[in-house]
Amino acid sequence: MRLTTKGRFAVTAMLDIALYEADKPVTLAGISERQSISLSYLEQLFSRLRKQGLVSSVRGPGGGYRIAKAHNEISVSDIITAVDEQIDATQCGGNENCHDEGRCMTHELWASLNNKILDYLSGVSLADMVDMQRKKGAGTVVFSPRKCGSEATIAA
Amino acid sequence: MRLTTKGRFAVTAMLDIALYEADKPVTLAGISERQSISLSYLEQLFSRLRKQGLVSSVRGPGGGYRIAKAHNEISVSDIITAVDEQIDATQCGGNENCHDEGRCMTHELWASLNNKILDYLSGVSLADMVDMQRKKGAGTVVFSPRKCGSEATIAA
DNA sequence: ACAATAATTGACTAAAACAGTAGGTTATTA
DNA sequence: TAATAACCTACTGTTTTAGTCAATTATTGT
Repeated sequence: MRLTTKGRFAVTAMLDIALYEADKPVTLAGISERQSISLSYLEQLFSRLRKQGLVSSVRGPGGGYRIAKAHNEISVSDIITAVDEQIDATQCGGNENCHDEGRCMTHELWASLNNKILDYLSGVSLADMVDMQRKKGAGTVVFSPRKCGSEATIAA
Repeated sequence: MRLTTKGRFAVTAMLDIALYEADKPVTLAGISERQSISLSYLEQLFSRLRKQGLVSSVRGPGGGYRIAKAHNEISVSDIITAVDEQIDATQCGGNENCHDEGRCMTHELWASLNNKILDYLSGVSLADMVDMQRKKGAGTVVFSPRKCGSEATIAA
């Protein structure tokens, strides 16, 4: 799997919908304003999220996006893998040094790390995040995805 | 923290030294050949590794690099943070939405994930990796860092 | 019917990071 | 003194990131 700010944006946007959708669906323009994410960039992200069945869309005035599943059935890893497609395909492709019996030894390290990350992120659901936010938010829902927290890019 | 193929290369190279150093230090040219990593690229990586005190160098003929500490005192996360400098500095810098009381809520998610990753990687030492490799290697030490295993890039 | 709204699509772009090259300088040894 | 090998700086091509821009399609209220 693969996670950058793209994934963070997607998670933040999904959380925004989960918090703000009630009677009406949530517009990308609204998310864009609240979360300071470019509208066009959101459009790209939601194209993927919709194709993966994580959100449903309603066109026209009063339209917008809704979360398509129960909040506890969508994990953070679902969201991330939806927007950050794996180019994972090249499993030791074209490399004669890494075959069945002689697997590169770092292989196991990274594979193992990858599982750890997946385990963690698939254990956190949208419902969990909504709960967390509601509990501490106390009225003021303030979060922004950019330049917040330590940057990291892990390849495993 | 931040981990890409650069980090993988560094870990692989360090492991190569750990496996091959005996009486003489290990040359970058040797690592380059065995692990198919560009010599100049290795030079860049080892400049960092040396400055962080993970390896010591010997110049001139018969020279090369040695691991500067006990193998069980160097963790994978040490190696990775040595070569992949954090641009982490901008902790919510210049963003009025993310302050002390109103920390962005995804913040905690990513911070938490980051800790999970760090925990894991700091728990694996160079000695562990040498052991693993010696046990299964059975004579043929074959590993290569590139195109081996699933690609992933995680930012937390 | 018509204008406003909002999703949907596709192509294009500046900046950064990644991975690597090239060419040189300095210290050490045989 | 010649070979070795670390050390250093600058440059380069490719990919990814994080957008922008412009157009189209569907829906709703008037």
